[in-house]
Amino acid sequence: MIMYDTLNDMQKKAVFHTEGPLLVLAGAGSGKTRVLTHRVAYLINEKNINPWNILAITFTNKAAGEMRERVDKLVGIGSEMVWVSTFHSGCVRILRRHIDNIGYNTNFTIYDADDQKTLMRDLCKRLNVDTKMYKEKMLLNRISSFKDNLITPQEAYRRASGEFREMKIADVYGEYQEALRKNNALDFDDLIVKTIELFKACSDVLEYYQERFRYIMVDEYQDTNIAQFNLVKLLAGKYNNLCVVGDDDQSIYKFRGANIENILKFEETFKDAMVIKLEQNYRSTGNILNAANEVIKNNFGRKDKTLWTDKSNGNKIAYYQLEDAYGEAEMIASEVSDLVSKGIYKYSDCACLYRTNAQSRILEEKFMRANIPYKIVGGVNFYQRREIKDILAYLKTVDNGLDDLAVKRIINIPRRGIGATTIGKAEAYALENEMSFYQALVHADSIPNIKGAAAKIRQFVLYIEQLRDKANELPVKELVEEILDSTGYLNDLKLEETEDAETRIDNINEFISKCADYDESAEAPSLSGFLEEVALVADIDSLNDDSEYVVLMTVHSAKGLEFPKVFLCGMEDGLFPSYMAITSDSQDDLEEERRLCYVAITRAMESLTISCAKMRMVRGELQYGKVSRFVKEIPVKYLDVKTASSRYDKVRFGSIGSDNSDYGHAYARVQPKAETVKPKSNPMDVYKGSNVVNKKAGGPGYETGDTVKHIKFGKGVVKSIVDGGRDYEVTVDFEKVGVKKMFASFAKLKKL
DNA sequence: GTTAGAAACAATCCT
DNA sequence: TGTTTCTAAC
Repeated sequence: MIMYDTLNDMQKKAVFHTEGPLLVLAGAGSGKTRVLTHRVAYLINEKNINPWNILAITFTNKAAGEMRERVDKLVGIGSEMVWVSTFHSGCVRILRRHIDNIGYNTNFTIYDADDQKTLMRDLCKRLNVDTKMYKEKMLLNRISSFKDNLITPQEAYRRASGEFREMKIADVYGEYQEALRKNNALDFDDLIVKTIELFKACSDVLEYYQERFRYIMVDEYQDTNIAQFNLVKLLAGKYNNLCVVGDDDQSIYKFRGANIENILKFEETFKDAMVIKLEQNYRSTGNILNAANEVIKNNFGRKDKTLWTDKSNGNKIAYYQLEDAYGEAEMIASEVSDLVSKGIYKYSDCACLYRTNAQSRILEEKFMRANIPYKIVGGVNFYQRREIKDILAYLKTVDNGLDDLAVKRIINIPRRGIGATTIGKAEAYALENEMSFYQALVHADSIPNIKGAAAKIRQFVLYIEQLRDKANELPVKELVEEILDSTGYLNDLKLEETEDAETRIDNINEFISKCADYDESAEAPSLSGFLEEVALVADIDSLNDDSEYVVLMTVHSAKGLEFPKVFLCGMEDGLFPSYMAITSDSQDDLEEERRLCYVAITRAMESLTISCAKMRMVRGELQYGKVSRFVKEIPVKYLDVKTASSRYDKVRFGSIGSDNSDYGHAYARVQPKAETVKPKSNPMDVYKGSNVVNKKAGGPGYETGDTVKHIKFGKGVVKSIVDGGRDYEVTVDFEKVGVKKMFASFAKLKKL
């Protein structure tokens, strides 16, 4: 029993309560992972529960891996029998065994966002859906949210209740599902939905897993959607030993279907549920925690709780307002350098958090210049790069001939002289004869009007068949090398001799070593197994603790992590909280942003720096943001308002701020208004390299007082035009949106 | 059938 | 601003 003494009373209570439903409301940094792992250990060591009967579910592979590691340490022998996995990978594992019961083949492919989009595009073309009216992305979003809420195409159609647009969307949904089934493919949401469908269709399969998973634990429960909730409910249906751990204040995934009611109404759904609150925070110093509490208490409808700590107050939260995003990035880079050179922190102690991925670019630029090792999490996933997707498409074609998308992707890569026309004919033939695209290729000779292309197709089919033979004998790594070699893919890249090709080659080499890793570490390596692993990795999974770099990522990605030093940047209204949330008519959206801010602040253990910029380029338009309302919710007593030294605050754009009198609170105004500042003589500071903007000679084509039209903002009157050196800076008073400043060459204003 | 360059478009966040 | 899609010329 000794090892449980390190737990506090509430934690112990949660660990020892093993029978029946249990809700653990675990505030940020309150040791919930410790509770979960100790609970597993307690079940095994003290209650003699067979590890085989325990299931622990998380959301990311990284979290699952960490849990596994910690359980292994606590329990020792037998712990490997505990089933620890994410929702998605757990479902895949189940579906690979039983999905043939509901009309799929067990070697199904998993489609990522790109694949979905391609499929949808083809579908819309085939069905003559006007993609101006019904955008592919919109359709996919709607379908995804139907699935999150377990709404079938039939049900969606019923709910449309005669409304034309809704009926059309439901139609497309149905067709999309049919197309997936034909391709023997599942999208991400299907992994959950189809598992539920399987359980409902086959009671014996459900019973098997109910019997197996006598004790179920779910981490980050506030992130579950209705589908996941139902899945858990089904699994726990027999023994009812369900322990969920979560924090309603950290619910930040509404956009992907998370249903906060799952946690708020847990006690209603599961009668006689025990509820335990963990309110002692072990992570952050006092000032940081207090600031977080002050922010989150502005939300309504929370479960009542207040985090406390017995740590000292620590340092105040540093707060900077900079001129622009470049200044902000310079400030952060230079602070990091200082901290590291003084030996206060290591690079890996520091994280830089932001609201949107787009913000990473400037940070990256400044970090690179300052020679700071960094890693950006998120953005373009490794597995979404073109060259990697090409190789994967080959592997998928070899593995599952029914995956039309994969076949179409590579049929002409490298060039085999099989173009769009031929592909179209083969497609039509496949459709007519109800066969897969690949099967149509096999019957190339019967396809009408393709003339010479038939021979080329025959060659391609032959090549794929050869690869299939090899796939049975070769490990994945060698198969990949064979493909790269025999297609000449790698060679073609080498001949290019461009920088772009270099990075692609690097990526391919990295991919090859990932294949080798898989071949070595997997229990029973197979091509299907490899493709599955690849489909389910998230970017965050690749973070490892002992590498020496600063991590740059979105606040969403940072959930569940902690860092001694955190920089939280871009704290401006319109960015954080996002423009979407501010303009939304639902108060909920703003509350979700506030929870996100709470998550951000509570990532910091010892030191937090918050920053914002007065102006920022957003998609080529200069925007002026006020200090985030969330920053204003933090009482000044917790803040250390820094006056940015001039090195971060070069004035770059001529006279700025003349009519923007309100930049936020008084203490936020760290710089005198720059009305009188002359345009900087060296604008190359900002517009360097190829980013040179061409200013029109003689003037922008309109004058002060003219009425002009902007594509988005509509009509307005020109208030002033300032020659900013490289470009004209135009101030316009728009009828609808008020005064905006913009650069003439980006704004494309039309004189009326 | 392929390619480069122009035009159009884009509004978080992610397993 | 960066990225994707369209168009025209090879």
